[in-house]
Amino acid sequence: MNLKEELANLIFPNIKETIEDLERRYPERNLKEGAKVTRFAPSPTGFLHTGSLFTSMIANKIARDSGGIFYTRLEDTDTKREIEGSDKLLLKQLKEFGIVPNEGYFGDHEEGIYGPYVQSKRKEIYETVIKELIIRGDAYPCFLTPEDLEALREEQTKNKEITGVYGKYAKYRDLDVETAISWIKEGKPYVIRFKSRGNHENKIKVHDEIKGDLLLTENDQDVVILKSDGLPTYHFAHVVDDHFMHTNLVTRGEEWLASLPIHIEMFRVLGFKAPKYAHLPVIMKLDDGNKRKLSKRKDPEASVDYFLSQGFEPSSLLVYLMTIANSNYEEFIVQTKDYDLDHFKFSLKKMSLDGALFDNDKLAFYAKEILSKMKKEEIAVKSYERAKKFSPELKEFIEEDYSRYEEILNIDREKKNPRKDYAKYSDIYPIIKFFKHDEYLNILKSPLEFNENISKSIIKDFLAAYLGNYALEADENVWFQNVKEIAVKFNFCGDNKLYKEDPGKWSGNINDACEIIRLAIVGRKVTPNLFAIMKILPKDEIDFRIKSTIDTLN
RNA sequence: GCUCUGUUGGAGAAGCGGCUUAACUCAAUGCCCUCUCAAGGCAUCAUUCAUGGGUUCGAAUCCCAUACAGAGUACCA
Repeated sequence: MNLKEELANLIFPNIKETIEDLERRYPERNLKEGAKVTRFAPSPTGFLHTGSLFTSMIANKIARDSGGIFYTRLEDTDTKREIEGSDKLLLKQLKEFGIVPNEGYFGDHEEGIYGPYVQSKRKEIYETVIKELIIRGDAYPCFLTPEDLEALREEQTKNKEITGVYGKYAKYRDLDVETAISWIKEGKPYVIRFKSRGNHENKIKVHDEIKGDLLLTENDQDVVILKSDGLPTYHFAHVVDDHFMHTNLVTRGEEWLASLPIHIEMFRVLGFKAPKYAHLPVIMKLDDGNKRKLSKRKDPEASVDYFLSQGFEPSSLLVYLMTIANSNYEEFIVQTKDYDLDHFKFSLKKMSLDGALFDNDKLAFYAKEILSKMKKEEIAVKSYERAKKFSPELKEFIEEDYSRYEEILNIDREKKNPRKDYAKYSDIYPIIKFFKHDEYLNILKSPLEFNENISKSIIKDFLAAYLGNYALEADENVWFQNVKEIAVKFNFCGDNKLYKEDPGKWSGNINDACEIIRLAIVGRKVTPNLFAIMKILPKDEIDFRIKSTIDTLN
């Protein structure tokens, strides 16, 4: 046994397998030509970030479109930042957006033969690879302390050099193995670093599926691959996991682009075939005139939880995100009126190179668009489900009379250009609550804002004449003619053009007459179609409301 | 500081050497329609593609410099 083997055995006494064994354990996936294997690999450090949703939506889409696999992997190697329970939450929220992996970590269980899909459970796999790397001389124990590193950085900064552990600064890379062995036996703390053969004077050509051919600086840093807590760093875990899980397209945030040379070098040294990469732009936000990454601390939109609790239909966020991902998706929508993401052909090549500003207005536009296109049955069910969790008042309202609720939602819905009152489910109740008797009583507590140019007595008499005489049996036209006939008796003008010629001649125009009825029945000046509302309200309720209004005028 | 990567209207962007008087979408504004609102229809909104040079008969498109922005620079991911 040579010294390097001795060192490797000292560090990993329990590891008996080799990389070759692992290759046999995790054979090539049997997929059709062109099938993409993608993944979403979150860290359990909080709720789902909007950027993560964006990334996973794309990864999922690519895998599905190509007949491949989309899987999830938990990257829980940072025990300090880990937040209890966030792993389950992440997967649950992903599911609410209809993103369900084909295999991997599901929050409560794992599926698939390439597991474990939780990094903390893959220790022996990393150790197996590192052990071999040590034997080959491509990795070594490093005894630099945090203080040493600090001092080194300071010196390098002072000398305007590139900071880090590389070249002559990689103090322990060529330490003789015997010394290393004895130090480890003494219990000296250490990490394992990858021994880079690169030179930062060299440029390497890399290809990114979005950004195209790129010239990056070759890596020469001896990065840490195994931390002193025995867990791997991201860089190493990425290389090992994506290799043995046979990811062939890595989709990740742009912030990883800078470390791509490290990954490429590791894949090469290990003799693994590197996957393709797509570094996705990061969603930004304007702050004081400067663009910056959406921040969970500063921006509510950074958390997917915000959209869910606000009551956005999950698919509408997805549609919006897809318009950022591929702006030609908007043209697709205009042409097809089809909001089903499955029908759209996504292309990495069409992605923008830099991060888009999150646009709440545009989200609202698509959100309204999508809710307005839903069948009344669907929006009723979905809003009811949400109300059960977030809105006790709406829940109660719905349960009073479910079919009435559907009818209310259906006002001006079943036509080519439906109303767009709601951007989110939480917009529903405030708009429709006036249907409730008690809510109407509430509204009446403050005076109704009748047009001050019309005398109270005219309003009162007009309402009294209208009371009980609604003409709701036939269509809207008949209803309106009826309103007009009665209004004309009180000197309201039935013809707007005529009214405009000399407003002084009239009590008001027909709009004013309608406003009086609207205020009496709904209590607001702005409502959906009055005829439709009156059709839904019981006749005695309408009677009650008109009488009550007349009473307030006395 | 250093290393990368970007920069087309208020926002998302198309365009990738002549077909561009810069598409399309959101926002904004105005008009029309109209019982209010929403929706819808119509129209307006970049003489110019960060700036300055260059190449070319011709540049948003190619080259160079500058400016600005973003990312990375951890025993975090």
